[in-house]
Amino acid sequence: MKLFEQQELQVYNSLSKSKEKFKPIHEGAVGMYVCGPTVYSNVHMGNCRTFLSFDLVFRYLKHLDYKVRYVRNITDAGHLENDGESGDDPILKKARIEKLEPMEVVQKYTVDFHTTMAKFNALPPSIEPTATGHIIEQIQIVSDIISEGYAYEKNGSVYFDVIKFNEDHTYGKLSGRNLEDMISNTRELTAQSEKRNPQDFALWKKAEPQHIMHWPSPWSKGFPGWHLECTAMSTKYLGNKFDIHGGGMDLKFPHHECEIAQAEACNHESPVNVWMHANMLTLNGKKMSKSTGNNILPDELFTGNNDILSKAFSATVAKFFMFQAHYRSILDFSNDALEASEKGFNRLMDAYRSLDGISTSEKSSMDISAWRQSCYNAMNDDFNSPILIAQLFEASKFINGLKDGNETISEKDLSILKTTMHDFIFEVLGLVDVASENTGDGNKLEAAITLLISLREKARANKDFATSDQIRDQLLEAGIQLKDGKEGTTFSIQ
RNA sequence: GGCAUCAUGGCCGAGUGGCUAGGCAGAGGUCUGCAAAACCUUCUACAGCGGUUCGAAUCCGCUUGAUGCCUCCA
Repeated sequence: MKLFEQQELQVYNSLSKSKEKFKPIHEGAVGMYVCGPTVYSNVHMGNCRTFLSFDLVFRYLKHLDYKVRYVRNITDAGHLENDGESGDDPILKKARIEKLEPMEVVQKYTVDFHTTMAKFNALPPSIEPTATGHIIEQIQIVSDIISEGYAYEKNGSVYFDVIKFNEDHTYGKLSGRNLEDMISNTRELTAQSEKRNPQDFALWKKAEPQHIMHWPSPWSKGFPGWHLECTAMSTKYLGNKFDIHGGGMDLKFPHHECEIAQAEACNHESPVNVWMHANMLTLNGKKMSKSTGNNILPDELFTGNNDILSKAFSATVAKFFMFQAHYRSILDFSNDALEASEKGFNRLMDAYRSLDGISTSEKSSMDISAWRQSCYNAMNDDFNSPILIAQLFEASKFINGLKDGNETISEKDLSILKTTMHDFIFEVLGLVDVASENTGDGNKLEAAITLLISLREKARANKDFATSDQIRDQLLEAGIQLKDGKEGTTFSIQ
């Protein structure tokens, strides 16, 4: 029996604004598309939060035994900073600044993105298509939309006719906007726009002479509109209708709204069952952003080389911090919050590691099966990782009680406890036990510390506290903490 | 200006009608040669004002404040 048959997953759908029972179109298989980064600069922590949120979704779906096809694109064709004629393409801009070929810019930051995601122990998606690799598919969609009568050409550019579309469809249903309001509230001053009305958006843009990334098309030598690539790549790899489409909250409008319009215009059906939006990571109470500079980069976090934090934090601690908040809540990035998370994370890892030394009894003093289900209940409730983590801390408390002999556990329950802790910490949350990783040649280090512990025991027996305290304090300075318990001394590496 | 979201204890952050988050920090205790760790106890809050209800942090209204989107953005 597959796990998903035993667990009822509820997912919040941005489209219906409510939690819905998750039921994939094809039983046992899930198609998920997530809008990836535009690769014209290093991804910052805010970008990472979104991708880690969906990594959690991916991991949990897989854990539930779903076969998941996870498609996350790379936007490697730049898009104009404003929809007018004077817009700038960030990739071209960056290429000028760094004196690189545009595709060199793209390559450089794609590699950075992959490296960063690997540091966060995020799983690679099943397919990672690029916009420039799907120009033909995008041109085809533009043709289809024109044939359907929802787009028009002007001077070699093609625009989506939102008003026409809205006559027999609903534009704005995802973001809760209505077209009449939008039109009446427009303070549009761009008089010489080619668009019939300001709500229209570009499907194809004719390239200006200085625009060096361009492709031939029936309308002009040009480049595709921003919203088109996601429609092309999601439907190509997942079909005209698929289960989950995710992305950052800031993409809800206009990007995802336009994706819906494009897909409905040419495929006559709504493309996505469940729309998921991950909320923003803020810094100083404001959204992290590439353009405003209000951001912190992953490497600045890992090295401690930044003005925001008092010290360096590991990728896994940063991830743990983010998962202590729900993916749909705004989360503010701060030193205090990270420090608190780091301490909590270390405590959780200590408890997990001490599972190996637990001895069993006849009966358990905690209902392990009920606890295990409560972990699933947390994740089943729209991937509520903070509740899951709270449950892991409940288990930690129990494990510590076992260690101190205040609690008991049966052999069978211990096995369930170990498996469940392992699955949720490492498989679902995708955390990494940094301390044990640091001791790759851990046996040697462990032998050395064990020796020091026994020397300290001898000193203590002889009441030579100067020596015993020196061993304890100097090890602590080196980041190794000795812990005296009833069963003897153990240690943990910070 | 329009649309939307949010406001929880010292800090971070769950929770959506009656029962409980959790982490960090603080206080007291057990343990210890002294500590640390661990354990136990404790501090018990829901922006303000009204309304609905037997009962509201949770529903409704208003006020205040903050944020996001409306232009590239995770």
